[in-house]
Amino acid sequence: MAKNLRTEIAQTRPFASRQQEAHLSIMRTAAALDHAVSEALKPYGVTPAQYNILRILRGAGDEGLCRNAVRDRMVAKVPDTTRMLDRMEAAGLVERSRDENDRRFVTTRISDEGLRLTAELDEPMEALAHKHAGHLTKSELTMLIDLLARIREVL
Amino acid sequence: MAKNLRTEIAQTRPFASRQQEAHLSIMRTAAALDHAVSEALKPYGVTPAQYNILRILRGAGDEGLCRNAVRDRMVAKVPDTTRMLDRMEAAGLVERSRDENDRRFVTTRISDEGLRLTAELDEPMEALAHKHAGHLTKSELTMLIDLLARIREVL
DNA sequence: TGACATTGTGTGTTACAACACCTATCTTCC
DNA sequence: GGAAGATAGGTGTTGTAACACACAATGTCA
Repeated sequence: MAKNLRTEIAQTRPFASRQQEAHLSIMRTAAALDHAVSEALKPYGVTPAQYNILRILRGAGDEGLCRNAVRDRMVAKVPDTTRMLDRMEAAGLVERSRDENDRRFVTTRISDEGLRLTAELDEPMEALAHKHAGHLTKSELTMLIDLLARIREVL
Repeated sequence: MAKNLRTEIAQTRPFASRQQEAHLSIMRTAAALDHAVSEALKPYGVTPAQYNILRILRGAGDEGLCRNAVRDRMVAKVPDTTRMLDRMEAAGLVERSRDENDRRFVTTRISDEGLRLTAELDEPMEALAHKHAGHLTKSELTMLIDLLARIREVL
């Protein structure tokens, strides 16, 4: 049975509203998931944000994406994507080249090493998702996804 | 109608599984909520983590809590709670005193100024939660809260 | 064409977070 | 009563994030 969040976080004060309880519920679950992913990625030397970028760039393919396009696609928008990509370039995970048509753009592409690492991570990450949500039925997952999408609609 | 997360984050690659879609859904919603809260708190000079601590300490009352108890109750556990409390003490939001019975403990309590600020924030924060989740029915909120709790169970 | 806004990117500075390590106090058990 | 371990807290260092600002390339319009 689902634990009561109020006892779980040992807060004596009751929630002001069910909306706030939902809000906290989301934040708390996300923090726990992020921690789990962070731990799983640690042996591979990448952070959740870097893994996010790798998947974005893999999805973009050979054409790559410019810095702001990467930033806009990230789960958690970091305002300092430049230096984040700097570090990933230094780690050999991505490659950058200035667009010859419009020299303002710097296109970032995933490198072979980045592709290899991302592929290596596919299975453990899928296993993790299964571990965390595998005990929910298909319709429960659909409902969860839909409810969260409806919250994002007004954000 | 709920937007499709795949198009929303402009990722061409489909989700490997519904579990991963749920996972990303949670992370993305939490990031957006955190951003909204962060913006709402900015005029008051506190971060979401500091607000979290203020509510924890208000809930604890006059007895206060020791550092590790505060950390364990936080939504996102920061390993550096000491310096976070240092800053809040410097800002006059909390007070600290060493326990006379067991001198290892340093009890932290919310200050009058902290109480005042937290009370001032109650209304806007409740309004924010309503804005984000107010369009969901009571049973939808309950379902969302329960589903998230079931995910946290295995974390 | 030349001033000016727009768009994309990078940098400098300050504050914060993460990690490992260290100190102080208390408990236990011989 | 004294060593060993457990518990609570703090510090030093390194890396990272946030914020404002500056720079470079392009587009716009008098």
